[in-house]
Amino acid sequence: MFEFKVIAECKTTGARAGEFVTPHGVIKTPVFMPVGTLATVKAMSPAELKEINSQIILGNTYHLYLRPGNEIISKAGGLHEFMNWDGPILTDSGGFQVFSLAKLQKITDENVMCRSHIDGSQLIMSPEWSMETQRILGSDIAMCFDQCCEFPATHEKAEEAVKRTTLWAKRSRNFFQANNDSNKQALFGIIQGSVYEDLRRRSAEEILSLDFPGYAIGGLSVGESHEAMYRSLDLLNTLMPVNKPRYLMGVGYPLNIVEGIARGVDMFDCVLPTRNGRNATVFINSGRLNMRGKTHAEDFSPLDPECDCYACKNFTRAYLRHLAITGEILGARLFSWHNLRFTIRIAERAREAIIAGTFPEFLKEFKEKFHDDYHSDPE
RNA sequence: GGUGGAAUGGCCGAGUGGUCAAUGGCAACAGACUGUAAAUCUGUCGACGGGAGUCUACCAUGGUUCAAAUCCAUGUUCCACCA
Repeated sequence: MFEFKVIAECKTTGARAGEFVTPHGVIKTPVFMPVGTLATVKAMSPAELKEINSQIILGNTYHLYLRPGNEIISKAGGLHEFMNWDGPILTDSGGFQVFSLAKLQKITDENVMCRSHIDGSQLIMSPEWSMETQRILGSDIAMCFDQCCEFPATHEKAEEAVKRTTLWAKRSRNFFQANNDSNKQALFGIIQGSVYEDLRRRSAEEILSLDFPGYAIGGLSVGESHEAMYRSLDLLNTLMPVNKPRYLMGVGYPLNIVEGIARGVDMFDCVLPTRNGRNATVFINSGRLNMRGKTHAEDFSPLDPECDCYACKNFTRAYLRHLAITGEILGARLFSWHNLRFTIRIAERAREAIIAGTFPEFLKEFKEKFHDDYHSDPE
């Protein structure tokens, strides 16, 4: 179980195609994993997720701990049963919430004293708490409880997060080994270090020494420039073991995905496709479109003629724009549907190209076609 | 026919002598969104001008006043109640 096999490698970039064996199926990489924080990929049913070839989805430890809570998940027979998803699930540890809900808490090496964002009640998050909750969730892949630091962060702050992440990784692993079933669940380590090369090296060294079945890159896509992100990925590509899956956490912007794949990343997850979908922004091969825009009011062509999704095959831009303007639920659904399919297909196309030996061409073409000035700040 | 009330920017609706080109909300338009406190948030929103500013504006006309969306008169339209 949890064997990772590289089946093809690009000769000129770091891209690789692989297979990762989990209890709920084999994941073909590179892969994009839709985020389903609260036991649902917002606006999408499990059947629809299958239809667009979602191989694996995410759930969130912190959010599911608060609602519905461990007891109900446990009675349901785990997260798979509860939400009726029979494919692989990866659960985030709650580490990201230490970052995104930072105002609500006090962090020490021991734990995170936190207030629920829902009712303000006190709760304590720790590596042990996270492992226990993820055990109950029964995800295929659990993540170490880490500390993601904000950007920009001073070297001192970033170093503190690296130290704490290593400390917590050891505690996560120890608790996991003692209590969780490593045949049913894999625990991935997370490398931090912000945009500092020395800290990335140090974090990688410390986390890799703990020998996890897979490794994640955390602390990126938090506001740093794309160049800074790529520099970190270039470095980590030289440090991370070849025979273990590499997961770039929180990345889903199309160009970041293809550039990430080119730097040896196998797994991605992001809320961008669904969140932007709900807010009527879509990604297509030629770039990014705000579908609320008046320019689409009388455009009776498909959203993306090259896309095979339900929205693109059945509706016009004019109609989709109308749904966006009127705030109809179907609009949120169709845009999410399209964005997820588009993003998943990026990984699929990359994989095909890697296997065919044409990844460099694919990368070049994708970048030439995709026009957007998102995060184009020179640094 | 009588009595009372109301008319404000695309719509709804505050404002009852100067700080009002006029609060809010909606609509419209534009922007943001990267391990989800997000079907959310931000900006613009009379015209012209880069701006200082200028002009046109709170039903109409006339008036009071240094000054009127705000006060007075008349008219018009609408609403309510009584005949």
